[in-house]
This record gives sequence, C-alpha cells and structure tokens, in this order.
Amino acid sequence: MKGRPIVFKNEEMVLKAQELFWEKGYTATSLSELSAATGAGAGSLYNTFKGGKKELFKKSLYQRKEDLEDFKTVLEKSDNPIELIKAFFLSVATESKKSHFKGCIVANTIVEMTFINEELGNDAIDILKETEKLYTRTILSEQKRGNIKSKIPAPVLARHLITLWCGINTLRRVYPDKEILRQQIELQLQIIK
Amino acid sequence: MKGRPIVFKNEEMVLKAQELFWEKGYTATSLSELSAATGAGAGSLYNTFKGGKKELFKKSLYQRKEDLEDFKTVLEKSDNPIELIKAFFLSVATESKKSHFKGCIVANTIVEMTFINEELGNDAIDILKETEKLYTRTILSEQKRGNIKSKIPAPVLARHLITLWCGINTLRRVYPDKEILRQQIELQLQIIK
DNA sequence: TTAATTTTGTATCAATCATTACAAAAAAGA
DNA sequence: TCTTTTTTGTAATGATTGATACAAAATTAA
Repeated sequence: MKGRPIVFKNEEMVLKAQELFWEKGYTATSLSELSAATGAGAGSLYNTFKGGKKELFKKSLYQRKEDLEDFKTVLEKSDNPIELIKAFFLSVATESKKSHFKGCIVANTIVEMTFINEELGNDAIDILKETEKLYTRTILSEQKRGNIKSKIPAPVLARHLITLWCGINTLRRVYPDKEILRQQIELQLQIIK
Repeated sequence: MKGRPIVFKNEEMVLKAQELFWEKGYTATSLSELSAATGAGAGSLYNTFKGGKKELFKKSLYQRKEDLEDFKTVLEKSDNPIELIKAFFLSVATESKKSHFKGCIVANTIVEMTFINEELGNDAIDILKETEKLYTRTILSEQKRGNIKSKIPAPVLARHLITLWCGINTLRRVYPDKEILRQQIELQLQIIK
C-alpha cells in the first residue's frame, strides 16, 4: 500500500481515549487531552477518526461491547454460568481504588448523555440491554436445569442484576472499600438463588 | 437599604439553575444557558453569586439537602417510618418520563465529578451519606421496636437502600416504565422486612 | 436635591473549544 | 528517479466558554 506509514494504531488510540472518556466523561474530555494521551496530533486524530471526538467516543464505548462478547463466550463454555456471574459481581469489590472511582463507562454515559446527546446515550443503553439479555438467557436456562429454584421471572432477575450493577458503580465511589462493597453485593446476589 | 432594588430573587434563580444542572450536569451547562433560564444577565448572575457557576451549582445541590431535611421531619413525625421510606421508593416508579430521564442530581453529580472537581463531588457524596445516616437511624430504631425482624445490621440495610437508589436512578433512564420500575423496586425492598 | 449605594444590562475579555487547512514527511508503484 | 498516495505535525479557524469592566438605572439616606 502507498503512503506514509501509520504510527498511531487505531486500537491503541481507542484504548487511550477510552481511559480518558471513562474517567472524565464525553463533555469534559477535550481534544487536546485526547491528543496528549494518545500522542497523536489533530492531523492524525482526524485522519484516523473522520467523525472526530464523537466517533472516537463511540469506538471507546463499543470496545466494551466487545468485552461483553468475550464474557458471553466464557459463560457459554461454563457449566455453572450463574456462579461465574456472581463471581464477576463480587470481583468488583476487590478492584483498585481508581477502578472504583471510574465506575462503568456504560452507566456513566447513560447518566451523562440523556439530555446532551441522545445518540450516544442510546448506544450506551443498547450495551446495557445486551448485557441484560445475556443474563436473562443464562438465568432462564439455569432455572430450567434446576440450578436456580427461584420462581421469580428470569427477566426480573436479570434486571435486578442490571440495577445492582448501576447501583454498585455509584456506591463504589462513595465507599471505595472492599469489605463494604462485598457485603452489599453479597446481600443483593442472594436474590438469585 | 440603599441601592437599586433586586428583581432576580436568589431562591428562584437557584431553582431555575438546578433544573438545568440536574438535566445536563455541571460541565455541559453554560452560563449563557443559565442566563437564559433565569432571565438574569451576566451582571446580575455574578453580583448574586460571587463564586460564579461553581457557587450556583453548589447552591443547586445544597437545595436537595434541604429537601432531605424536610423528609427527615416527616419521618420523625411518623409512627411507621419504614413504610414511608418504602412508599417513597415506590413513588419513583410513577413519576413523569422527564423525571425518569433526569434521575437524581446528587447521584448524577457523584458520577460526573469524581475526576472533574473533587470538591463538588464530595459535596454530593456528603448528601448521600447524610441520607444513609437517616436510613440507618430509622432502621435501627424500628429493629428495636420489632417492626423489622431482619437481623442484618442496620448500616448494611441502609446502604442497600442507597445502592438501590443509585441503581434505580440509572435504570429509570433505560426503562422509563412504571411497571418495570415498580417490579424491580418491590423486589429489592423485600430485603427490608 | 444631591450624594451614596446597589443592581442591572451590555460590551468585552482572554482562554479554550472542536475542527479544518495545508505543507512536509514517508512510504509504494510506475 | 519521479509520481502518487497517505500520514503526520503545525498553524490556523471561528465559535463558545466563564468571567470581568463599567456605565446606566433605580433606589435610599443625607
């Protein structure tokens, strides 16, 4: 292929940008910060991401959808997916302080974007709904297998996990404390039994 | 008192500003929008709120602390405060669609401010912790009276309500639906029994 | 009436915002 | 080697940001 060789790889830039967007949100993250973090100047940024800041954010958000796909694969291979989901929620408690303060970029975006940019807000909502679907399928299947005795409808239990996720991702900023978080997550996971 | 009479009352300006901050957050709300919403020009805005945008936001946030004080008074007068708290949570489900999209300005601020402005973030965290204290006191007292049989420590149950609050205030943007919200809130309130 | 005081409205400020323009750099293909 | 193509770095762009300067307006006190 002709042309000057690429030095700033698309994927690496997205990951650097994601970190910034995750911490500061869309509005408060400036192009100059993105430029400094990625190392790429405005020229490279706009050449790589023709849609500018918005496209870069979309890619950063979409990266989490791919992470979800990875988790889906792991769940499908497991013969006790419910325990895996519970372990995932509990693992949040032991993450770093910085992770606590960052929360979840998907949940953060839903909160930030509702009255700012409906398109980006809906992109985030879609990811959360996709996650919910995965939970619903898993719970329903495990109910049929008898691994979950609860008669509460699978969609309600799945939405409970989503609500817990959103709740914990705010609580962990108020209490970035392993023990407190573990206690609260355990309490709410008891509903899935 | 000497001087040209005030036409823009402090309280009214705070309420107008609060509405904007609640919807769009701190960063995305501009002074020109605040000026348009309150009707006051830059002159009046900066004369009334010497600290500018930041002070106006602080006042908007602090308004919710006063609302909390009102709720505290109602709870103290009640002989079944737990039912009042549960009714309050359930009442969220039937609010307007716009209210669903707005969520909670305190929770919103915690999410937005962590990496932007620690001071404003901590102001919001303080309000949430104050709310938690109110819940803890109420639950502990009702446990002693035998109105709550659960042996789960009052602080854990109180933090459960805070987590539920944060969770629901994101979920209601994903599902601004009366029935879904009622279902999820009811499920989680069963823990307080 | 006049002076003192405060609020209001408007013009303006420097700084920063996201984005674009464009030439130099660096490669491949002819 | 020369042309073509693409990326990169830098210098602009106009718009908007939060905040300030300041005179006119509107009141009270002297």
